[in-house]
Amino acid sequence: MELAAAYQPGEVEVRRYEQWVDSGAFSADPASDRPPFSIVIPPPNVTGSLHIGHALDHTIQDSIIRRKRMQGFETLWLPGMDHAGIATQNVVERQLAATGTSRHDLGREAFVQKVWEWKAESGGTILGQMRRLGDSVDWSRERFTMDEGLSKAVQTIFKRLYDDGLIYRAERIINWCPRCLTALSDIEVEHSDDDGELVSIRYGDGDDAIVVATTRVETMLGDTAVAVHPDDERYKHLVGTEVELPFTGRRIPVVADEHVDPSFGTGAVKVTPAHDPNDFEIGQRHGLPSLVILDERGVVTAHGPFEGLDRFEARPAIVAALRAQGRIVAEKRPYVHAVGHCSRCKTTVEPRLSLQWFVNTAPLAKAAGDAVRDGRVRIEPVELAKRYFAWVDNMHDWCISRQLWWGHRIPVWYGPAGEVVCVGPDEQPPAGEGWRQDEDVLDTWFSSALWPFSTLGWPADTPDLQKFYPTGVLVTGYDILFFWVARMMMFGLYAMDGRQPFDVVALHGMVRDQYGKKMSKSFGNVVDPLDWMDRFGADATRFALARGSNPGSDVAVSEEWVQGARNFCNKLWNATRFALLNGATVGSPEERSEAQRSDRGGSAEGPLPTELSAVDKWILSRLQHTVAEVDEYFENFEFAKACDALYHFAWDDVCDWYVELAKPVLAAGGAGAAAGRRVLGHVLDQLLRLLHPVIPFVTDELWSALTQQTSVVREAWPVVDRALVDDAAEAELASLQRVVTEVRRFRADQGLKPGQRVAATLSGLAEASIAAHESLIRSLVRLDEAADDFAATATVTVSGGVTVALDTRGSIDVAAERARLTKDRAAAEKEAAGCRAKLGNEAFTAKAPADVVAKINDRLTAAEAELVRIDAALAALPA
RNA sequence: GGGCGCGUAGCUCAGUGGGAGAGCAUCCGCCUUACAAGCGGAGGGUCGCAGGUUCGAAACCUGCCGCGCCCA
Repeated sequence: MELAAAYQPGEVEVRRYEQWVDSGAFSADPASDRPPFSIVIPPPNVTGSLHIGHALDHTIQDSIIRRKRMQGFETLWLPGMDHAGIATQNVVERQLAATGTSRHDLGREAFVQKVWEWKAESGGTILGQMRRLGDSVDWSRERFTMDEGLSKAVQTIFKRLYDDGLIYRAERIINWCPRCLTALSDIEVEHSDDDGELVSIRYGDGDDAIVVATTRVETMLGDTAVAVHPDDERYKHLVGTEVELPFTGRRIPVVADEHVDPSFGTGAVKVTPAHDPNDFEIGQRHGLPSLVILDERGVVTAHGPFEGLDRFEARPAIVAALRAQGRIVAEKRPYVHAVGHCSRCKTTVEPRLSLQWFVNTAPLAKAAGDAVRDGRVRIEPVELAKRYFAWVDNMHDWCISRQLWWGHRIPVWYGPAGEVVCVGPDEQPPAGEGWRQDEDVLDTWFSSALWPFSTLGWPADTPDLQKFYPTGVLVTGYDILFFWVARMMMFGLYAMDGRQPFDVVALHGMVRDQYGKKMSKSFGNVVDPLDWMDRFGADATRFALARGSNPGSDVAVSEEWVQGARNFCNKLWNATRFALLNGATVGSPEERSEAQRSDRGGSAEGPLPTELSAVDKWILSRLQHTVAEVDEYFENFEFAKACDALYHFAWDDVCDWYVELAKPVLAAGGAGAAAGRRVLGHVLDQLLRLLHPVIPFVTDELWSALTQQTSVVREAWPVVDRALVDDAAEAELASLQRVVTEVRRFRADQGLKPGQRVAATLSGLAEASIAAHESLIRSLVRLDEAADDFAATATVTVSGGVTVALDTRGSIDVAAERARLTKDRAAAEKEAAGCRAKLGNEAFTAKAPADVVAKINDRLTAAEAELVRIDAALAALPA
């Protein structure tokens, strides 16, 4: 098969992906007797499209699952999306607003219908983009959190938790977004240090006056107490008295509470139980009333002069009014303090007293922490487990109700006489006059928390669930350890009788730009993976990301990185092209069919020749090291290292050395050439297999061309063959490389043109065990045999005892030669001096381990030999 | 305010007690029959700073400086 001169990804990618899917290569079979290995995809938002973070996350998952598939596991990578309650509702509401209508005009049922229509029409763009990336997911098992089955799972677990007393309804301070008009959970609030103001206000007059400091002046309208620390001598006499609240005429008590910080402001704080979580607790302890003075949009509802003002308008208005009354004691502006924002729309969150549904997380979080503590679930990298524990061990109850229409409606009905009935999935809701269902829907993460088993058919005990639960690994960014991972742990352990949802959590970082900066639209440094795939190919995009991904660390990528990855793909392409042009083979058809019957998992490869050259032995030995190394890196999720090892093996060992060394052998023909063709075929076969999980398209195309087989997708993953590890061959080649490199240095320093042939004699090859390779060396560095008129004008000596005498046919650049030798001498001298210093140190020889001392001794011997060699060469130089 | 992490070549990052590395970028020479998306060669680092532990520290400990993230 002829290959084009350069790799063109576009056509190959489309064709290969279709072929993979059509052949059922990604389909999982629960009836298989292979051991299972499954991954559920972190479900992207139905509104979303593929961004660079997905590309990284998917590349890692695909690399893992493709390797497991090659290792003979029955693999399942299950795709799907979540309904993204707030985000999706926002999108459709914006569409409605553009046409001058609103969800309230439409009504709930019609609005939800609209969302479904939008989902069908333009939702799930990302699924097509996943195909471009090459995701080897089982499309027949695609799920959506709002599907009938998953909705049933949601209702089932809600009912179960409710019946166990782990879900309850209560009036609490929750985070409220006045723009989205819904409650948020704690982790949907982002805190930032913002410029605000700290205002000290005098309540009361005369001896009974007390000054409180606050950043939220406007909530004073809802104050129901002033609190001081019980030990604060400044205020002891006031505890138990009352002060009059400005504007309202209400008299509020001064209470003593341990939680007041005497060092903050004046040591006295206003207490607004309905609009501050700490104040709410103080209110609970002292039996204070809670007055809600802001409506759902953050507009003042308290009767009086400020009614109808937005909270941010009310603040300066109230400050001004207080100032007019002479009640402003101090003002500090700007005063930097932490402010919560809605993670969806960035609106300042309003703590708000309201009636919501909560999950009592204490027992669930305990189990989630224990599963990691006792080793049933491994978090990679292990350092991030600390963060996980910090979260699960201090978890607050989870507010799960959302005042939205798009989502799973809370399955609770209220009766005319105040009855509350939680309805299970197979039960009929109570009918009749006066019964109504709770208006709210559940937090999207509530359904996402069920993902590892709801997608496999739970609550039914399906073959998929039996075969593929628990999943093998969960791959996601460390940023959603709390949002999602901890919650899956809680619900998985609870619903599946203590069986964890996954054995390993492999966390990766965020993708950053070439300077390590966070990508952001406002900064203009966001890269679009689709653009990269268009220009450089999916494989290059994947390789660039994987090659930068160390466990738990952020990945900095630039266009240059992707170019480098593209160049690498092209290098592989051309190496294979060279191999095919030179008759590389994976064995005769007879040998191959024999091999496929063998117990090596159908290797599709015939046996290797028994007679191998040192060069062949060397590359095969290097291959074994690479296989071992790459395997270990994959097991530890060290994709950067796995990619780097493969990159260097492919480029340095195979392309730069093996192929160059093989050229004269292949050209010479005969048995050596036949063996070389076979070894080259084998090495490429193995290399393409090793690279296939990360760069599936180009490797599959090349492997097919090389082997005349359909696809490498389900071919066996390489294993180390200890019999092929050959230290002697490696030493021999290292020696050969030293000679070649030294002569090349000499040539470059002397300004000899690369193509210029030079007559030379080589001596000492036998002592260096490379006598057999003289002609190879000559061909690599373009040295001709010495003719009768040979007259050496320069000598290159190499550590190991090889000497190359060259006739440069003219004057040599003595200065350049001296410069090179002097530099080498300085390096050798530095090495020798360092070794001598250590060995001369009695403390070192007495206390350092014997093997270390011996090693330093060896290094000194070698360095001194170098000095002798270089000094001789320098002395031989013309003056 | 509490916690975690980072600081190594121009950039991005490996290296965690015993020879300072990689990729890209830079410089020099080359279109050499697989590949110019390439080949050969070279330069470049007080391992943030200061102490300490050790025979030995980029690595371990302490402090400081700078940066980042998470939580409140």
